[in-house]
Amino acid sequence: MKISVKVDYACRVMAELARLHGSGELAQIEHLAKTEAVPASFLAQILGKLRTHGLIVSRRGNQGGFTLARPPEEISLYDILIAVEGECLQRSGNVAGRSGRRMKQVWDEVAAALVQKTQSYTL
Amino acid sequence: MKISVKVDYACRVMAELARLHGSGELAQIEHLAKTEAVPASFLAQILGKLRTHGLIVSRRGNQGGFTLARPPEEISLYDILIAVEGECLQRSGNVAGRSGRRMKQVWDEVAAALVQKTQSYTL
DNA sequence: TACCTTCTTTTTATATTTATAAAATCACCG
DNA sequence: CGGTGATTTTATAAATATAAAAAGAAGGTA
Repeated sequence: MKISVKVDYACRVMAELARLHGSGELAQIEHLAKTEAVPASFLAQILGKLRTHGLIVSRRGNQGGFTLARPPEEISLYDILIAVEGECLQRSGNVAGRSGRRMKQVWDEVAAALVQKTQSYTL
Repeated sequence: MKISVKVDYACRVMAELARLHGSGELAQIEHLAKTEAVPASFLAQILGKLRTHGLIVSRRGNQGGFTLARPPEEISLYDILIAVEGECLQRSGNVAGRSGRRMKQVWDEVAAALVQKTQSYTL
């Protein structure tokens, strides 16, 4: 039950993209890596996820780069979490044992609370 | 950001101990492992943590075993989480980059919400 | 005391995930 | 075309999670 640095990186980079949003300029990996202190090669993979999930758009070639796909207010912490990790709070799915079923129920409720909280934060 | 099976195991076993609580009987590892479908050897380690954190008490020798250290209503999901994982929602502590500091702040708030939620569940 | 039961601690092993790096490839623009 | 920068793929080191087993300590019993 911990926050991976990958997610943290993703959020930081998205925050930087939000800051740049509106200027019309595209941000390049190199720039993002530097201003948010993220390894560039790792960042390439993270940006890939954000892109395939429709949070950012990219353009290749000269003067290429990344920018948000929608206004910052429409992108939540939850969206980033889902894009990078697939789920907000994932459990093993194991419901064996006498209390297995009940515990799954509890975890689902905790997860729901977390979803709500993360959705309330926007870029 | 996921729930380890270790924590899930711990909760299930604690639930079983809560069920047995009041009868005055001690539960043995073998019994707990079977009724909650947890590997016995792994369980030994988990019970060790729960014990050193004062959530359960044990007795060795013939007719030995484990029982809750306090009434079930006084043991929360949060207590179990702390005993087994050390923290509820841990982040890397890395606050580098332009948005690092702000993100830490956000994570702290999310963590606080999670603490509150997990404390509301009791055995 | 000898012995058996059950917890306790430590060690070891393996599998999976995480974090990172590098290289090859592909697409766009001038 | 040629160069720039995104995209994909592959590799790998390190950390973590999970599991098993063995040696050790404590308590009860005959």
